[in-house]
Amino acid sequence: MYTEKKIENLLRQQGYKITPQRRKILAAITSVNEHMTTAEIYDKVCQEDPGIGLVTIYRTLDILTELGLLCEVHVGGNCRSYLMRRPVEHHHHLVCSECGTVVDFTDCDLSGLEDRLTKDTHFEINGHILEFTGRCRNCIVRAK
Amino acid sequence: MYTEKKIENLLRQQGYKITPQRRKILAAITSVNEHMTTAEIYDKVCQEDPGIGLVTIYRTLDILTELGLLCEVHVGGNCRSYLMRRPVEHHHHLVCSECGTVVDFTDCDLSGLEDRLTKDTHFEINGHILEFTGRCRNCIVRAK
DNA sequence: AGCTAAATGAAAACGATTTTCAATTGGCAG
DNA sequence: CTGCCAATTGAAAATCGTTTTCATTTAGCT
Repeated sequence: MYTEKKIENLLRQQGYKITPQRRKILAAITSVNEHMTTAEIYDKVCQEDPGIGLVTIYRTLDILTELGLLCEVHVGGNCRSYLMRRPVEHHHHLVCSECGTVVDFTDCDLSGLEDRLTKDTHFEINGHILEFTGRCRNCIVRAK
Repeated sequence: MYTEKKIENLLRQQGYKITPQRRKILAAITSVNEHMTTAEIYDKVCQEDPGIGLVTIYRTLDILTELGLLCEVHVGGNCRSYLMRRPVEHHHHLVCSECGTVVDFTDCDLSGLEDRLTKDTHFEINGHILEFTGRCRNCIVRAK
C-alpha cells in the first residue's frame, strides 16, 4: 500500500519536484478507493484547487503510470481507458458492464497457458491483460 | 467462417441496405486475414473506390461490430482500439508490443477462476478479455 | 537570497470519431 | 418498369480526449 508520503519520496528519488499541484493530485488519488477516469480525478482535484490545469493532471498521471503506481482498465466497447489506483502487485479486474463497478482480484494462474503459447508462437511473453465482465450483485437485484 | 455473401444476407435480414460502398468494405475486410485499424481498412477500400468517405467506413464497422461480426483488440498504453476480423468463435490475442503483430488463440480454460470469482463476488460473469503481450520472434531476432 | 532546470497553465494543435445536413440511392409498392 | 421514401452517403463542422507549444512561475539546490 502506498501512502501519499511514500509516493512523494518515490517521486523525489526519481528527480521529480513536489509541487502543490502534485500534492493535491496525489491526495485525490490516494483518498479514493475506486477506479477513476482522468476527468473524474480532474474534477476531484478541482474541488480543492479550481485553478489547476487539466494538462497538469495528464502529466502527473503519466509520471505515476510510468513509475508503475497507477494502471489502467481496458474495457468497454469504446475502449476508454480508465485510470485506477495503486496496483503494485499484479492484479486483474472484474467489471460490471451496467454500473461500471470494478472489483480487483489478484490470483490468475495462467502459467500453463503462457508456457504453451510461448512454445507455439515463440513469442517472448511479458505480460497479460485479464478482465472479466458481467453484472454486479446490485445491478442483478435492481433489474428484478 | 463468414463469406461476403453470408454477411450480405445477414445485413439484409437486419433491414440494412446493400450498397456498393458496403460491398467494397466487406470485400476489403474479408480479403485480409490480419487485424486492421479503421484507417487501414479505409486505405484498403480507397484503393478500390477513392471516393468513399471515412464516415461510411465508421458507420459500416459500427454495424458489423453490433452484429458481432467484428471485434476489437484492447491493448497498448494509449488504448487505441484496433478493429479486427471475424471472431465468431471465442478467442484471444497475443500482441507484439514492438511491431503490433497479433496472433490469435482460442483455448483458455478460465472456468475454475470464473467459478471462484462468481462465488466470491456474486457477479454474474458473462465474458472476459484475455490478452498476452510480449515480443514476437521477428522482433526478438531483430533486436540482437 | 539567487539561480536554473523543471513544472505550470492557457491556448492551440492534434487524431480519432461523431454529428449534421443536403443530396443520392436501394429496393419495395404499385 | 417507374416512382417513392426511408436509408445511406459524403463533406464539413463539431466533439472528445489527449498532447504540444510557449511564456511564466517555482522547487529546491547552492
